[in-house]
Amino acid sequence: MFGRHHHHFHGRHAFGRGPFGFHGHDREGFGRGEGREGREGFRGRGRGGRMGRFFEQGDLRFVVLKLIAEKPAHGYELIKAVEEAAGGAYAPSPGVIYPTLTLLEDLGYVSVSEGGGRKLYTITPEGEAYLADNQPMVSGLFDRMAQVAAASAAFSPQILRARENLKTALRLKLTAGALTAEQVKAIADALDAAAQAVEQA
DNA sequence: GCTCTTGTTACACCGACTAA
DNA sequence: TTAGTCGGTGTAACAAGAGC
Repeated sequence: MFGRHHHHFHGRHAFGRGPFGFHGHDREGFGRGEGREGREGFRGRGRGGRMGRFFEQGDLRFVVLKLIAEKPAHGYELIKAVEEAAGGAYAPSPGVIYPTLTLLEDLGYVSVSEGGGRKLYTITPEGEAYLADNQPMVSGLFDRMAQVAAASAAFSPQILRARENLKTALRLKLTAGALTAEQVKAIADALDAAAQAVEQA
């Protein structure tokens, strides 16, 4: 029943290791509905770009636990709740959320009730005590997410649209077939020019 | 029957750690 | 210092159930 992720969590239970880097993925293929469209053109698995980690190691469990404490929820709801808390700048993937929930259950911090084919996670007294013990850290995490949410709100729809246009055009060009040396140079020059223009804006 | 939602798993990538 | 290993995190794929 337990997959590799579960094993990982029990393998090295180190807290606070690893880098902290902002991460905001583009949510391609995140939701099931979107995923069916978003996967077009993709072959293979795990090809998504990784730009760093939003949470430090072990931080996500505090966020999840806090959200469950506020309102019992199932996995998908928690993904959306985290995304909302981060202003859409970050949304944990299912491959992160479910092992985390399993870990919290194993630790006795949440209890699970099955109903309608879903698992509803509810915080336990142990979980509440754990949250209380780590209150400063939890507050800090939510403050940080609020900052990220505020920062992401600064991106105008115009910029986001233009960025998506660029990505789409580039992808179509690169997947259309082998490019000539001239085409490669022209594309590279255009990208360099755009980068310079952005820097000077 | 189709679509959407939810849960799970496989696999790839990245960074930290560790031994040589 | 460097290469190998390990663990965490990400996306993609898939299955099952619910609602239409």
